[in-house]
Amino acid sequence: MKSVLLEKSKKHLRAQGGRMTAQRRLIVETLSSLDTHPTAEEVYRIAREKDSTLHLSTVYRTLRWLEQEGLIASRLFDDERRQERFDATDHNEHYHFMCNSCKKVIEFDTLLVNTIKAQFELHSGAQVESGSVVLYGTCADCRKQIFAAEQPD
Amino acid sequence: MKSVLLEKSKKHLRAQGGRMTAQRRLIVETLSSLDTHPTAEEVYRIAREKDSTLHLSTVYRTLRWLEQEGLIASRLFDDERRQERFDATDHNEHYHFMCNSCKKVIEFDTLLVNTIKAQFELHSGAQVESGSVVLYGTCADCRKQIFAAEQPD
DNA sequence: ATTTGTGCAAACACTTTGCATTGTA
DNA sequence: TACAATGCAAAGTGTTTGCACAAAT
Repeated sequence: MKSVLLEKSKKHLRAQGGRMTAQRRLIVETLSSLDTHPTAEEVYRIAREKDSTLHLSTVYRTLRWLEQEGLIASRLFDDERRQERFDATDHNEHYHFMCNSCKKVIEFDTLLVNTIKAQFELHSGAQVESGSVVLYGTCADCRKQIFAAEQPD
Repeated sequence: MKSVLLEKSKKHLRAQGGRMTAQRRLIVETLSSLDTHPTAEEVYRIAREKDSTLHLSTVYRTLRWLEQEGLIASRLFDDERRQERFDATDHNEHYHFMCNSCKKVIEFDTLLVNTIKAQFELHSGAQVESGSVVLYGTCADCRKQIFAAEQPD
């Protein structure tokens, strides 16, 4: 159960005279044990099962630090205006689908975004540095459930 | 200075027994006079020049109503976590570029998003209902300025 | 005359911050 | 031992809501 994120965090901490505390370890391990895109609250709730003295502000501070270090990313989805989700994925640019019904986030990749960027640059004279794509809809699982619920017997 | 949005608003109000108040008219006119994607605060600030008794909560209520009616859309951009921007554009799905330096929002269109959607659907079994694309970078104007600043004389 | 909409102030939800204390290096 | 990090509580920020009053139909 060794985590790439944990190792990277240690390295970054060492490089800047930071300290690897029990809380940071717990938060990082919790985050990398989840393959979802959890909110700070979700990380907090799960981590607290192992250390009930952990405080939400520590979770925020740690997530924010990880973000600044470029080790995780934070994202907002349209239907959750207030609440950020944290993305521990270590591969670089990728895109997201969010299920309107179960709120699951699925990552995907496509080369077409590069084409979109190039087209826009050509058109506008702008220089594009990054891009975000979020698709919304109903995931396969939820479609199945909905279908099952619609069938009489 | 007649506004399509105002006409539509009137129609929707009529259809549901709502009332066209001075405030609603002012907010709608302010919004459609701007070709930017203003925040609620920006709408409020500008509208208040014409009616200093207008209250921010009324602006929110009106914007929210317009959104529910499908007459405007609200969006969040990555670098403005908390604050929504409102988009009075009346053509349907379109995409955005935001300049990292002047925060200007430029709309654009592309057919490639449909391909991305179709690819993802095929792949995942999900059904995609909508999609958002936001590119970030430096707009043509800002690039020019930066270039000029870099030249010696 | 109704009954919707507004101003206002207070509540909300998520996130951040200040400070005394704890714990790592 | 020094000083970074935590717990806690309080503040902050953008947005929403309840209610008494005002105004549109």
